[in-house]
Amino acid sequence: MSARKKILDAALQEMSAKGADATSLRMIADAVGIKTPSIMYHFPTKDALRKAVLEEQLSRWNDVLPTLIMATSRDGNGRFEALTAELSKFFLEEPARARLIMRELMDRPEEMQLYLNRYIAPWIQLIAEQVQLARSKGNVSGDVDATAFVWVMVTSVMANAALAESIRLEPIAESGPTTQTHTPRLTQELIRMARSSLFSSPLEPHHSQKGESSYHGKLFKR
Amino acid sequence: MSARKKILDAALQEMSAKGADATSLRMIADAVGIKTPSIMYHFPTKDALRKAVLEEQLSRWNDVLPTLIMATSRDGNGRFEALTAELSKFFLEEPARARLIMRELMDRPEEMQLYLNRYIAPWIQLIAEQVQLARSKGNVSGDVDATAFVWVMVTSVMANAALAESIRLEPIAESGPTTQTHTPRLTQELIRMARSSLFSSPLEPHHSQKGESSYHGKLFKR
DNA sequence: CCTACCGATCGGTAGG
DNA sequence: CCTACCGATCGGTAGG
Repeated sequence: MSARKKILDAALQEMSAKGADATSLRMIADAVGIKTPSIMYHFPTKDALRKAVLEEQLSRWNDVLPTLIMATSRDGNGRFEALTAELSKFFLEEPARARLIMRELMDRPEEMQLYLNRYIAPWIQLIAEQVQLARSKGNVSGDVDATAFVWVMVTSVMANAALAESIRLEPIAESGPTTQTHTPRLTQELIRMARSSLFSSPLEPHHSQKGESSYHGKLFKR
Repeated sequence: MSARKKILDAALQEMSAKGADATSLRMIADAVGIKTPSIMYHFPTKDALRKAVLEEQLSRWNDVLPTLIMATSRDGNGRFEALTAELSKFFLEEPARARLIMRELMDRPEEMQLYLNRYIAPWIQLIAEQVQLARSKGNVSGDVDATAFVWVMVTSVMANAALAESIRLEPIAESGPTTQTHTPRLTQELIRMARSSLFSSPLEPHHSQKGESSYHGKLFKR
């Protein structure tokens, strides 16, 4: 593996664990087994290294994109469930990825706007259009905000992966043989929610009982 | 306002913006209008200040707890929608709160385990029991994992609030008069999802079409 | 609450 | 890729 790649990998781990601004070049150099000036040969500044790490991870969206588009454009009821499942796989296979992106979104919101627009927003819109299409066909509840739905699922799955090490629920003792590589409970529930929250015409009408529905209006009056 | 409180407030803002480890005492001192040694008079170390800020925010859960318990123990269909709405209010009224907790969960997972167990886990379990009760009455879908559901909603609402400044969707041009203080779209959708994802017996059966359901098994085999 | 100061560590450079 | 070194900033202390 090239020295550059080794540095990128170590930087991803360190920066995702403590945040880029709280990670020193020395920590990264130690992890690789070199001295800090050697890092400067491959990357002109610390900030350039941070950006390289970030852009490498963001560009990985392209790996899941085909699967994602294919799954959601296909017909059938499981397709938006598949969206959440694939998304979970993408983040859980490298938890440092989820943490890094979450951190950068909080550390540098303005800079991340640009990256979101370039790497992520376009295909979120594409998938949202699939949801919208299903909605117009009546396969999906009419009060779903398609674009907001996809964004919520992405951020929720990402946050879930980022916090996976901090929030651990014990697996439920279930009947049947032990499944070795089990999907974590939070992820499993998130996938279930994605599916069931899209179903059209739920049993209860939207405005259910007198005056106790619709918190939207009275919520933020303070 | 006491000097101590001024320091705590400034520290919350700075630490939530850049992370505690990337925030210097000088940044906090400047925000308050004092010098760094003056901070050390009120807090013995930087770490003690960080813990004081964190514990102050975590203890605020007690403010919403009564409302939360009351809303979810009440009967009616809007109660779990109310859970999400109240939770959103709690985090959105002070976005720094959501960011700080998200960051600490990533920075110091082991330390946060203790705080979660002390401040949050008990009443999450309490609300989960309400969901479980509604489930056994048939008011809530049978395949809901009650505990996981509440945790997912808490983390999702928190992440949504933490990223509110980075991810902005334009409000949808809707009929009717302009609502001045509108609930953001992502939050609105999150509330809708909480409600609709709990409904029992959705139109489609769980295992819908031949072989394309249940991603749980085949998801993580790689 | 301040000034003055401490050793340690930071990102980065010079020169090889 | 290294050693040697730079000025700046870090958390924290002494003393008032």
